[in-house]
Amino acid sequence: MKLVRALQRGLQREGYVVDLAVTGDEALAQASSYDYDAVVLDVMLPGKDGFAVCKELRRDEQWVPVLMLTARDHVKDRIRGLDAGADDYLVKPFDFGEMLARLRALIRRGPSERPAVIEVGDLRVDPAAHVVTRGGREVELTPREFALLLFLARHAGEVVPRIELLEHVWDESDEGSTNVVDVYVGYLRKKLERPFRRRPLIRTVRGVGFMLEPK
Amino acid sequence: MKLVRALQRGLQREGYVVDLAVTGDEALAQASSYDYDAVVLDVMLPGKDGFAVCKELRRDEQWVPVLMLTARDHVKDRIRGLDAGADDYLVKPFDFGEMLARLRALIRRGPSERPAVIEVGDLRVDPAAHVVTRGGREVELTPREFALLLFLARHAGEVVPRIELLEHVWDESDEGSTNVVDVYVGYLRKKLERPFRRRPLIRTVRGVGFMLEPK
DNA sequence: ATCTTCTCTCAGAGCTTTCTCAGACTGCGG
DNA sequence: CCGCAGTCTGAGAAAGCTCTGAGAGAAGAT
Repeated sequence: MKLVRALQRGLQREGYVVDLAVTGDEALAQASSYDYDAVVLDVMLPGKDGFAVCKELRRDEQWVPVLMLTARDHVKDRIRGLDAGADDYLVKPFDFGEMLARLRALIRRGPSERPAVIEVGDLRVDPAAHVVTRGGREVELTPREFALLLFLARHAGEVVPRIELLEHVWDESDEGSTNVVDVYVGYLRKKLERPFRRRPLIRTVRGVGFMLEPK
Repeated sequence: MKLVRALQRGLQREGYVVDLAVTGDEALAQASSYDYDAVVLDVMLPGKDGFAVCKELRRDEQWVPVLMLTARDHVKDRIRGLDAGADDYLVKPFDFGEMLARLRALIRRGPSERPAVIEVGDLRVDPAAHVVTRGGREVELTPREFALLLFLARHAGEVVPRIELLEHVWDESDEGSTNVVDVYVGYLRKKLERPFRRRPLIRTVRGVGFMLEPK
């Protein structure tokens, strides 16, 4: 409650017009009755929690960008959020400047006519069912693999820098001294490319990151 | 009686047209003779209680959204309500604003053409009769098992996170330190899979939750 | 009161997932 | 063509997750 007021003031100072909702149902009612540029959604909400709110928004075909605030830093929460249809994430406590940056990015991207299921070429990623298929054949992924693929799929055709993957899929901000991303891209390739022997799915962009090939 | 008048006045102030019923039978008669947008149903009713009313409505194929008001916040009541076919819940005493929000949500969703009986592949779940069959053979479930199966069946094809099951079937919000869900999924499997030796019915999605296989 | 049924906890076995590390490999600038 | 930074890969340790059987306690039936 204190946080939400602080956020409101901060955002207003930045020139945003901000409406507040205190419960999940309130949020839902407001979000569906007015055309917002973006929604900042705390997962900890009395009544319906943030996940439920987001899910329902998406079910109602509302594609307003959603930035989720979560206290816990668990893969589980992150996946739940992504499944629910959130666009981005922030783990409390966070830096206000960072939030602004992400919000700007989301608003710039605008509401995407995003179907619940993402299709890229013969690849299908279904967040709700948590199922991935290629050419109709189901591929089993671990939670982390799934989160990574989902993120790449949502940015298909864009090069996603390693650091961004670390931040969004792993919640780490220091790039140094880990090559998890590489390892997991390797896993994805092993499961999604080798058995299919097709044109590579994930392209390495040397010095930058990775890109899911569009189409 | 005082409550019901207050509600009527409040709702009217919001622009709703409100009809009142004081007994269960009255409610039933009115609900089936006129096409309401929603029904607010107190479980404590002279004559037929709210559960019975709701059940009968559903048996008559009336899918008007039902918001239940219950004084007690017991798992039992919640399960009974879900069994009876209520769409949402409110525990007394409640905030009028919250009720409005929920009502709005229900009305927005509209009367769901929800069949009283849910069929998923060769599985049939009949909430009204509280009967489960697979391939025509009846399977006996305990109340809790039934509630769990029903919830999964209503979300067939979607992964339902463990925590969501805890919240909706058990009324718990802290995931830590219990594995009831797992145990009960085990029970369901023992009763619904082993004797039938078919393709598994409930899939485990590691790190997330469970999913009832669609079709 | 006794018996049965139901719910839930607990703890251990077995398996999966995650991540690090080290060495092999690769593409690019010189 | 060489060297180097960047990338890939397999092995393996540690942590984590899921399942299961046993059993305690509560609720309900007889």
